[in-house]
Amino acid sequence: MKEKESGTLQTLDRGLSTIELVAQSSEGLTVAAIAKALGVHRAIAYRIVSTLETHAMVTRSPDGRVLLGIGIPAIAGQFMPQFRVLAEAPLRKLASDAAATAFIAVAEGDDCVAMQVEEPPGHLIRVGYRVGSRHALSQGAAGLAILAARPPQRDDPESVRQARADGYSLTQGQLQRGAVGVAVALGRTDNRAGSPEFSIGVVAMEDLDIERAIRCVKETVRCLDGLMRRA
Amino acid sequence: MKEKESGTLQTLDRGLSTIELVAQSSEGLTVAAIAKALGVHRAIAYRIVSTLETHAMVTRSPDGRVLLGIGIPAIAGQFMPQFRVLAEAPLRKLASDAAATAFIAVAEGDDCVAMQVEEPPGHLIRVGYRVGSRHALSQGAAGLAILAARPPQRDDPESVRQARADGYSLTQGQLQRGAVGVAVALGRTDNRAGSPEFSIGVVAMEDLDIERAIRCVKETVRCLDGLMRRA
DNA sequence: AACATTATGTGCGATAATAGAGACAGAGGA
DNA sequence: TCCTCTGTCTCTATTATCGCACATAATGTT
Repeated sequence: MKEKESGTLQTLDRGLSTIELVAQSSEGLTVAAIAKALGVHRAIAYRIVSTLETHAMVTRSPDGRVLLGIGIPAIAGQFMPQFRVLAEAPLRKLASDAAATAFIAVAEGDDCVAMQVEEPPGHLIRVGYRVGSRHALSQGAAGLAILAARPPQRDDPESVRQARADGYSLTQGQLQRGAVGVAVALGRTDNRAGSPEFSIGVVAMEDLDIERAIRCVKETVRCLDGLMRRA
Repeated sequence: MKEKESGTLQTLDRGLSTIELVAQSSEGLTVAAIAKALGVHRAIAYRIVSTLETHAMVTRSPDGRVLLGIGIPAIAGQFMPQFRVLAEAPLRKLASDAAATAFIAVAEGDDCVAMQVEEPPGHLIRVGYRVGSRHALSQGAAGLAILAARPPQRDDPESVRQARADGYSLTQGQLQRGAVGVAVALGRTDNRAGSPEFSIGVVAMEDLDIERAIRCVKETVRCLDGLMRRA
């Protein structure tokens, strides 16, 4: 049946599974449905839901269905700052290795926002990329990488198709004259709706060693994916 | 000690507390610190963290500290759609009671975005408010209500101070000529960084019964707060 | 309307999972 | 070197969990 991993707690495991189940349902689940999905007795599901409720991880709609609670976004709001901490070292390494300004960008609506930037040491002239700056997803390597990571659309522009085929996006002068950008999307393929879409990459002047940069960026993606995965 | 609520699961409770602890820490916690905070043996904390890890609720940084994992935002992405479901009925009631277009708006950066709109039944002429439309937080009742709910700032404009003092925001013609808007912020005072900021309100033509609208909006806020709370 | 049927929520013992403690090996740090 | 901290393992008493059964509410059917 279930290969129960050693050293894990059954009750907590079920509780977390419940949160995931509720999250995946679009309109909430009844307690009975949760019990069935978990393969446990209804009474157990009630206790699980009660406990989740006291932590505001779920709420119950007036008709009894279980929905995600306000505690979820409250916790999620802290994810980004912590992700920064985790990403700082690899990003700094990337900047150093590729000798270029390294960044992590995140999709926000139809925009692409620079979330974190590390500049390479020892270069007096460097390409700036301000944290918080936004531009259209369809412009610049960072946004293209994110678009390319999404499932193919009928009306994808050539630049997105290209990036998808290559496994990286490469733009020259799209956001700034004389700047070259390389980026790769970060994150899993199981892109359930709503999970944030990141890309990671570098920008530099035209003297960027592109081959090397691509290698470095991909390496960093592997590294960060590994840090997040560890499942 | 702790008033242990009956019908809740200790193990799950501790696991959720652990998530909250980790979320509140800015740079992650060691397992030992978690154990101490929970008042349990280290071995227990390890088991809890292991279980959370298998669900990607937390990750471990290379130096061993526990950070929020990628599973958190993945789940959080589903919060908004579910919140809509929950809010639909009260919002519809608000539109009907106040005889005006009711909305829920959410802060996104410095913008205010209309998240959900319900129009009153039986009115041929009504003020439209498109879902997804954005404007500055500082403009319009919806945004002002959110700003007023934040801790007071030195440079708050008069409109924000006014709204904070009144307990609601009221604007006339700010976003559209001849339109009147009333809004109240939704949500708790314990506004831990990162939790989304909502406001709820109505817009109508100048013939709006403002007193009545304020009452209806506040009533709806109480209703929704109750739906989310249930802690 | 009265009934049948299904769903929801809550006590109560038997059982099995967890708590808790101690011990141990390895990795750094002082 | 010693000391501290981490991560893992084993073991048993405890107690929290499980599943059953009952009470209640909501629904649908004749």
